[in-house]
Amino acid sequence: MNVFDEIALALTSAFAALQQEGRLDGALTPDRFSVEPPRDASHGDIATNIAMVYARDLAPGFTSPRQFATEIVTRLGQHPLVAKVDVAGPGFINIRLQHAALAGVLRAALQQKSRFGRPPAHHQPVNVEYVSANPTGPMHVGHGRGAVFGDALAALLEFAGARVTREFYINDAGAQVDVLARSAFLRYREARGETIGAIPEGLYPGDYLKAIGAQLARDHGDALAAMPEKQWLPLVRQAAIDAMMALIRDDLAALNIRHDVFFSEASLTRNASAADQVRAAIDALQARGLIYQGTLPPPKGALPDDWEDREQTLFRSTQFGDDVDRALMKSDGSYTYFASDIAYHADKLKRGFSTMIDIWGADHGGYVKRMKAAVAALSDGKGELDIKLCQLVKLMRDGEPVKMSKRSGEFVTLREVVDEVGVDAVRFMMLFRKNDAPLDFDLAKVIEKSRENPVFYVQYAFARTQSAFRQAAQVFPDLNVAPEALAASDLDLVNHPAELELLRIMAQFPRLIDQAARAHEPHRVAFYLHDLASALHSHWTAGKDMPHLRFVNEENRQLTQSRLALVAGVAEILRTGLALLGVGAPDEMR
RNA sequence: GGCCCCGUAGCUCAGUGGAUUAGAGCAGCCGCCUUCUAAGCGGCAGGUCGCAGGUUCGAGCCCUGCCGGGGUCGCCA
Repeated sequence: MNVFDEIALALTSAFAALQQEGRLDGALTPDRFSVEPPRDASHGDIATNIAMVYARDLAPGFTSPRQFATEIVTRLGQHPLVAKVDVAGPGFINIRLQHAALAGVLRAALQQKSRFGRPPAHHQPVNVEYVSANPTGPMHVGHGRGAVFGDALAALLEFAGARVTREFYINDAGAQVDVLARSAFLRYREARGETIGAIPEGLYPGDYLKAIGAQLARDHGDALAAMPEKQWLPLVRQAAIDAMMALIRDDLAALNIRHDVFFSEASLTRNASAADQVRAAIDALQARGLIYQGTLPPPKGALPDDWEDREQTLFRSTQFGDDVDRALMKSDGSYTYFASDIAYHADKLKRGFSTMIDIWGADHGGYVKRMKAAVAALSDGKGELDIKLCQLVKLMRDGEPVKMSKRSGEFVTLREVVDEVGVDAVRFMMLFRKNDAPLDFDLAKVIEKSRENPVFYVQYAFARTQSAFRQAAQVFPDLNVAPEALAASDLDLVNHPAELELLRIMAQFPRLIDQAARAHEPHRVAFYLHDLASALHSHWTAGKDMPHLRFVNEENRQLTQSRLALVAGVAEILRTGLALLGVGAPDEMR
């Protein structure tokens, strides 16, 4: 039950009535107005700007937004959810809901439980691609942010009714996995007793490759050492990639993240049984006249050392808003990463995903335009690709930056952070910031048990709701607190201003879900939960000063049950919201 | 130099279908524990929403330019 949608519906029919009466341009569609909680609570529960938005489209002699608003108000006054309607300011319509409307929200929350807030399912297929790290080492904290963001976004979209596929693109085709293979080979020699000394510049120095070296030594004995590189490289490469992917999956599992599809970049060309999909994608663009042989102007900044003016295979991405056309073939004749990525997205389109979301690190921002251009070209403008960039994570401890050096191979891994502070803290903090804003992650702060730590603050609110039930069980051992019984209790008794405030915030949950899902912004859920938790804490403390406000009233069994209904409703939303973020809702914090 | 992101209270940040008096936390000051977890709550103070124009009846939000910070800049991924 979304009261905002209900009111919007009523406004739409008022709008249509005015059109029928010829007082409003009949060609208009009522899709530009807003129905939202007013900034100032004294303005009521819901405000709309409909009269102001359409004021200029009124029939002659009927032109003032306020006058228009008055017309709508008379029609809205009859609506069963509406208690009071006012015209304010330049033509705002402020609506106060019937108590029964708010009670209805609570009842719906109790009845629908974990489904409360869900819009009607639309079953649109959506592909969310996230993580997509090079399989060359353990995940670091920056990867973790993209991983958590993607996972929460996928859950949010699923909740909002989409059919979501969670996808991981394995970058197992470029030069970097060859470097990985050479690094692993070195560890193999080491494992067989050779002294390898310092890891040469350009190879991965991390200790995590020692295990692979040892495994290779066990599996192949001396055989690899006797081969020329050309022969051992593919063997070692595949073994190393498999081991790295196992490592990465493990890191993800530690964060409760799972993917439906792991898509190998190499499979686009190396899969012997399939045709070369990259070639096919380029051909598809060729058929649209979007491929040509040409030269590009040199880049504006510092010229690369090995720059040479060269004719190459280019995609006309500029026809779709990119700044320059983009190369698809390297000078050695192999495909560029971009070419593979075009084929990959062509594959997603072929699998029926007209809506795609890619989660990338902010350092790939320069790549966005060309990828969108490619999808527009491949789908003839029908495919929709949204690319969310996650900014850097700066690890802190008590306000001091944690030193990290990737070059030496000694960097703080995602796994280390998860092991230190726990899944809930990592996930919540990663989501308690807009994705395109940099994030300071303080290892000390996120495990603090204080209001300064939002993870704790929200979980504590949930724990308090459960505490109220434990308390109630002491006082009224036989009180029926099943959701159905609570939904059937007398909700008119939930009428104190502080209680109504909680109901109003609850009523906003369905709208919040809708907007967060549309905007692809799971952080809104985290902030909403913080607000709801705040209202709960506030009301809870009020019960300390004014015992008659407590949820559990020893002298009034019926009142207690009604108030427990409120508590249960809040708890239900907290639980649902936390679940969307992948964060636990503990019954107690002790 | 081009492109992208960011610039809101002393600090860290919310605020996208433009709108009625711009919000929260921290830090500062003043308060609240014999009773549902004070691991919490209330109050005070604090802002030319980077600057300048523009569109609009109305701009933190849209457009242009500038300033400041970050990212990125044929074949890396």
